[in-house]
Amino acid sequence: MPLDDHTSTHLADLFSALSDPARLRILDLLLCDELSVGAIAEQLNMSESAVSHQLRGLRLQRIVRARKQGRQVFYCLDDEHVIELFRLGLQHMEHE
Amino acid sequence: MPLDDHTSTHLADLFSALSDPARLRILDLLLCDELSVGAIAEQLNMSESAVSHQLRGLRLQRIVRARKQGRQVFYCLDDEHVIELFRLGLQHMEHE
DNA sequence: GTAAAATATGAATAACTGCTCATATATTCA
DNA sequence: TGAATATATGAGCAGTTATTCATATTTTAC
Repeated sequence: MPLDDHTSTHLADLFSALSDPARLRILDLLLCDELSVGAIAEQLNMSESAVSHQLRGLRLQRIVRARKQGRQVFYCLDDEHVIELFRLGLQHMEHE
Repeated sequence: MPLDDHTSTHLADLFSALSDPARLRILDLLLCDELSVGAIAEQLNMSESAVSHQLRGLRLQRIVRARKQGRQVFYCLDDEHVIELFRLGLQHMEHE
């Protein structure tokens, strides 16, 4: 049977999370470390606002998780699916 | 080292190919069969034009391949990377 | 309490996407 | 050759997305 509407929509949402270079770079950093918004912004040369907006989206999709500590907010990955997809895609990029 | 610009861009392009429900349904059909544009359009209740536009994009990214036979054009998958990603994403969708 | 720092949020904008509609191209058949 | 069929393509448009800029919120330090 063909993919139903619901499934294809949600699957598309999953892949959409990985369909932007800035988001991928953010997720790549978070593969290694839990990091604050400011630290991410600095390492990627993005504005803190842009990073915060992206993290909001990723948070709503439960791809990252936030932990508040003082006035900083530390983010880490929160979705194994996405990590696997990310790694698989990256693998393919690397050997070629 | 962080993801460089080139890699993150191309990786994003790869995932973008899978970030739309209509494209996913097309690719899903092509997992089983080589199909003509018209056959795809019929099975998915899409206009032939819409299907053709999507296939064009997928063709340019070398995700599908076209074979012309008479006045029909048959499409099939042409990228193992994407098939793997598609299957992995689908797996995760299915058990949940 | 006030100021500064870290993050979040909303509005506005520019770029991109995916569709439709009209038209072009290519192929078959009479 | 001319009509019909299958697909492709281009323009235009409605919806989405990712950024910037300005402002709000929260926490710390004084």
